[in-house]
Amino acid sequence: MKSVIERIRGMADVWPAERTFREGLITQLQRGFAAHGYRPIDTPVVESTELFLRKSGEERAAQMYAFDYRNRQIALRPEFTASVVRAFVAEGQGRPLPQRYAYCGPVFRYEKPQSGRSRQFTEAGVELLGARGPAADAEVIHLALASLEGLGLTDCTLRLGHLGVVGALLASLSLDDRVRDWFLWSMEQLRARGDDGLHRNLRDLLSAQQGFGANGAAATAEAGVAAADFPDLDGLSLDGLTEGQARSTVLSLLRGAGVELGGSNRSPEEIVERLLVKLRRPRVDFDIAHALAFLRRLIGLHGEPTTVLADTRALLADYGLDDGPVRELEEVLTLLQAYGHHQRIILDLGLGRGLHYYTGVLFEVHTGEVGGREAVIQLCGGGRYDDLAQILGARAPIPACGFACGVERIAAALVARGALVAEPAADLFVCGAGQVGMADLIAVAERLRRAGWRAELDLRGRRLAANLSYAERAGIPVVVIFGETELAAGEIVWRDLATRVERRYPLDDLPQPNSSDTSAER
RNA sequence: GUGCCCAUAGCUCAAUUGGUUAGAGCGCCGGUCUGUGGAACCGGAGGUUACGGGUUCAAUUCCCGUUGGGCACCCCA
Repeated sequence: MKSVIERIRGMADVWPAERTFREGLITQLQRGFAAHGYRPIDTPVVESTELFLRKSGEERAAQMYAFDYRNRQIALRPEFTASVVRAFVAEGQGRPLPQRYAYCGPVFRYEKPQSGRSRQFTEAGVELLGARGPAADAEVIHLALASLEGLGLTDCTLRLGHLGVVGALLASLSLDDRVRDWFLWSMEQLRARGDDGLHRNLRDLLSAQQGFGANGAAATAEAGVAAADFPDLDGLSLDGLTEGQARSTVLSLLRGAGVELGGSNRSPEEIVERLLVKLRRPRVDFDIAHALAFLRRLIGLHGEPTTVLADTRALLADYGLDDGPVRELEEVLTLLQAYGHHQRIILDLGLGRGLHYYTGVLFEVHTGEVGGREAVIQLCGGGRYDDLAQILGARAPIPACGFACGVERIAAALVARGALVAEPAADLFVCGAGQVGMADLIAVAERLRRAGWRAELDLRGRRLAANLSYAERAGIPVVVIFGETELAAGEIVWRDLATRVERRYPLDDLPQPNSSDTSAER
């Protein structure tokens, strides 16, 4: 035997039992989507790499299956949202709003495989284009929760956040729109690693940039900019940097934040120029310190909704900011109650979700208790992305939100809760006995199939005993025997393997699926 | 991207601490049994010991690399 060709790392073969189980699961999800007016859409598995770079986080960009093919930059889709919005921009802009789309299919992310994570997995989800406000957000969140509930996953936890809080602050600081992304990213860093993590990250950036410029005349000057000279982020300043250093510092920060500089109609040089002008204004140091202090408080706001809402309102009041996001969250919570949801809900204003296209309400759904001992798996994620359509070329702003869930993870959660994954088997096994030709057997099998049965035909010409044994082991409940006697009489023998009862039926009057005189009903 | 564990027949595991031709159970296929299945008995197929190097008279066994699998971190569905 030749050496075996191995499966590509992170990819999975899905065997019939699992495959059938998933199919049922997906059908049920799609039925729920359809019940709310979401119609199925398919988009290509491959897209222009740029589609996913325009507004994705650094993390996402790094884990993309992207390659050059005949001078084109191609990527396997890492998600559906950008593709659906691209399709909408291309052909859907004339249609009545809102547009509701549902999708399901494989996506690809180059991550390290482990339990609940492979490099190809199946996302099912919806996008709601052209509707803003809590009612739209609540509909999408409801769909996520109801989908899981309908499948029997009732012990989920909803984690709900809102990027508008940090957005309100940033707007008040009159910083460039593009700096916003860097702060959102900082929020994630702060939340994940605390101040230390953020400082370390900044030092990494600065020292990496030192190595970068080490070949020019500026290298000696840069040697003075040791990482240790930036002990505190609040002291971030461009003072004492040469023009070139300042320029590359800003570039590094932006790139670190995953900001795509090529996606605008301004050149990277122009963008950096504008940023430098703003950063050099005397207020800027103060603004950044201000913003980071705000962020530190913000990421502390997570937990039980009523408490967190009050605390958030207080924070906004302290900074003289509008409490619009809090009112939205309140309304969303009210509407979720109207939908009849009673899942555990945690508000988390520090939620950032890596993807940089979110703009408002955003959420995740996890199994089990968050913070409890049980391993918590994220099943769904989504939120509001009001800017994406225009970033992808829509001629008007299109408010939008959506969510996606991981089919494999849901299946695993169901199995962990005792769901049965049954081996799919045919209803009938058709075999001969004695001297009966294959043509006659085929005729019988085809008659049974036309009657609605899933019938498997004996192709090995085995002994009857061997065939009975095979059907038994394959999980086929009934064996139809067509031998010389039956050929002469124009009937079949219908043998129920479980009860060992045999009945005879004329070929002209075969049993129907779901009729009460057979024991092999579906 | 970082760290840890693992790899012998389809499956579960052996192989006397480096020593003949790598074995067993289960499973699969066939026969005993040319029209009746969960049994028994008999036989058969199936391995470049994941792959590639190295050490050695000799490697499944020791070392390195690669690939694949598992787990945690990071991040996410």
